[in-house]
Amino acid sequence: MTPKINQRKKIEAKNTQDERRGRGRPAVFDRATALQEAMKLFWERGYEGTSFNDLIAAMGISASSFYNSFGSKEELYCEATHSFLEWSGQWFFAILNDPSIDTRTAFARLFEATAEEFTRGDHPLGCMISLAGTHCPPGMKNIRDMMAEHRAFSESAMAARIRKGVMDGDVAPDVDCEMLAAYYSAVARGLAVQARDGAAREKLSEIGRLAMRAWPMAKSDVRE
Amino acid sequence: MTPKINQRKKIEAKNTQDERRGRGRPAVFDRATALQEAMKLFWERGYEGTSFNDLIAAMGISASSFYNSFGSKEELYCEATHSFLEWSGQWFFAILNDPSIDTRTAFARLFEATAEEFTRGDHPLGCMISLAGTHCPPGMKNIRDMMAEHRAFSESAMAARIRKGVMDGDVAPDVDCEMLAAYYSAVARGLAVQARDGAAREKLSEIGRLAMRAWPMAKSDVRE
DNA sequence: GGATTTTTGGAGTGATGACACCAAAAATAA
DNA sequence: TTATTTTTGGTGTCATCACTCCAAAAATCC
Repeated sequence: MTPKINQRKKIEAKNTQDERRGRGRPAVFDRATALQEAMKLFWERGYEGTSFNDLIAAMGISASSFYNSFGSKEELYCEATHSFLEWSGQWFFAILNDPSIDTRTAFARLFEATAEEFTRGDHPLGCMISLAGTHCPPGMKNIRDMMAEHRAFSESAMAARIRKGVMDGDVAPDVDCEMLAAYYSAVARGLAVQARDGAAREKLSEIGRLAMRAWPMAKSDVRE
Repeated sequence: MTPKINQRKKIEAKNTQDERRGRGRPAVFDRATALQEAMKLFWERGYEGTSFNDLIAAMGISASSFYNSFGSKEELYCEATHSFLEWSGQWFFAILNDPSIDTRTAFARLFEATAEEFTRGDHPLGCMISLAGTHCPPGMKNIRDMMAEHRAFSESAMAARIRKGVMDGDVAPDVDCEMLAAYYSAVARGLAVQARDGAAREKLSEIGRLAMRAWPMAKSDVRE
């Protein structure tokens, strides 16, 4: 957990792959692919549940390559997390910020997409962030905090979208945007648990549809 | 993980405390209290995150007492889980089966109680079941399955309550009871994540209130 | 008090975890 | 080719984990 010596050396070695100094043997394995494999393992088993040996086996590299390229298990976990976020953020923000749909539709589509993404066969079920770090010993507080921050980030992105809806006029002005975002965030976490427990895609979709029934009446709906 | 010999001996020793044979030294520590302490630790840190040494320290017993009284870490976890369920099942089923309130009110009160129970100071935040065993290595599949079963159980209890509501006439007859239960189950899991991340009691309450807005129109509401 | 039965402290076990290090191999620039 | 730089396999290390065992202590019943 606590790096001792050679910290400088590791960092240098790690950066080397990006900014090669023109000499020396280049990497034999594909760093991005190895990272993807590590991500899937962490996603499936969590941080604690994934051992060093599991990782290097799945990544197809040796212990020293691991050490040279990724620094430590914890650093790799951070990288894998960011890799996941970059990937899931694509569909998440594409839908959330789609200018061609109103706020309510955006959230409805978000849950449709969530149901699909949480039950795909080409990667573990559910979400890598939603349930991570919720149980952890005192020594792993930094990981717990990191994951809580990621969760808070997506919740605040939802809140921002709802606030935009209020400005655009497609969300009632008296709506508590943060609270509505908290609610939909909670539903999304719940979907992650359901997915983990093997719920079918259609079940997740329907839960999302039910969750949308809590959407506040728009000003126009009230008037008409 | 795999007990080898002396299995018989352990079981006998374990039962001894309940059905004493009239001779020999009785237990020095309070088994129920020790179990409570173990429960809180598991609840806070999860199965993997709680070490043998953490356990015996918190329980105030020696390794051999642990071994004699509880068999193994896994058996203790099962016991702690059942202890939790017995305890949380009290308020859960008291509200769910309260004959003096209709179905919708029962669920609303369930979320009120959930918000309160998930944010109490005298035990860890959230729920011991909701998020447990969602990440685990292959060797812990039995624990994963056990927790998934517990989650499915509470979901089916909710479904049964809604079905009763349909029979009683306070829930619209065309409601998909299992799906509605799945939705509220998901919300409850989401509340557990929010609680873990430090959400205030009032925030959880409000999320529950929002979730109740998805409740299906009763027949009478539609008619009038 | 003595015999019996169980608990307890304390030391030990094999397995696994997460690194850490080094000498040899490999690939590039010159 | 040679010098240089980096990767890699293999081995070692230290801690922790979940148990395991045994002899001594303690509390009961007769």
